[in-house]
Amino acid sequence: MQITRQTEYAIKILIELAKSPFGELIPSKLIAEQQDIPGMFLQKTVQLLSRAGLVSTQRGIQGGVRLTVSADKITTADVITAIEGPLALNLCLSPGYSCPNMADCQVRRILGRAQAALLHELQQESIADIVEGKLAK
Amino acid sequence: MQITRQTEYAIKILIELAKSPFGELIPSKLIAEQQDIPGMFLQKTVQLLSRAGLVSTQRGIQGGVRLTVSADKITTADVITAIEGPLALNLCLSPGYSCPNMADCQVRRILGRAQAALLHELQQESIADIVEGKLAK
DNA sequence: ACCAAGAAGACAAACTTAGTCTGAAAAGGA
DNA sequence: TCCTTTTCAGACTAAGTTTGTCTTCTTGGT
Ligand code: SF4
Ligand code: SF4
Repeated sequence: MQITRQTEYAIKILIELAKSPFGELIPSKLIAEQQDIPGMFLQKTVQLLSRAGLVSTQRGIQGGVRLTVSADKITTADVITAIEGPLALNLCLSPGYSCPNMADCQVRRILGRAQAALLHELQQESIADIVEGKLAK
Repeated sequence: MQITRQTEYAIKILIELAKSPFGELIPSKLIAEQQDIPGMFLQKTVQLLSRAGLVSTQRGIQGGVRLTVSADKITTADVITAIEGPLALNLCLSPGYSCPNMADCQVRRILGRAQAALLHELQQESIADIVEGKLAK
């Protein structure tokens, strides 16, 4: 019932990118230092974010990572989905899984409600909000 | 980001118990058959519920498991806590963990909010509600 | 050509989960 | 008392997941 270390890294990466002007290229090595993330692992994480379309990368000298979506459009839910796949509180709540009881299972329904509540909150929270510290409602 | 198989078993166990009159002893073997849970594993799960005070057990012939708390007082949150320990969406949100950044970490705060939302929903949902099918709000 | 990045994937160590096995202990009945 | 049924406890194992590392390749700029 936890997000993975990698997901937290991903959030931090996006935060770090959001601190610079939109679209600026930041070398991953620099992010690694700033946020204290193992270098190679960070790169893998960046790739996942890249495949999810949240960032794009540039190779070669002066290369790096940059946001492709403005920070206020990226929600915590998006990040979790990009790294861990669709949010699912139970097997049967993840797409493509099938359980014989699925149709009328009360357990599934109740977990589905909890998941919806969680998802709703996660979708409220953008990276920009985190950077700007808009937390106390 | 999922509940464990064991936690789902635990919910099912409590549902099964809640179907009978309050306080009735049900042998674990019967629960195992009804809910299709591996016998030995079910027993370990019952023990966790027992230690959490949600059920009590009786050994020997005619022994079994019984609720000690009425089903409408047991929430999904209680069950998860009993099996997995306190709900924590991230390391630093679980009691006893300390991270140097904890004091002013924005990531932590935002995850804390999400966790609170989830917890709130889970605390609304009782075992009795599940059994009686009070799901559509 | 050369160098500074990222891309890709194989690999591995550590941890977690799910489940089994074995033996002990309790409760009740013959 | 002895036997059966049931839970209790813990060691054990197999499989899967997480969190990395290592190596090699590709790309882009100078
Ligand atoms: S039994 Fe219900 S909760 Fe469990 S996996 Fe099947 S549908 Fe989901
Ligand atoms: S850095 Fe922030 S979110 Fe991550 S563990 Fe520390 S306090 Fe928690």
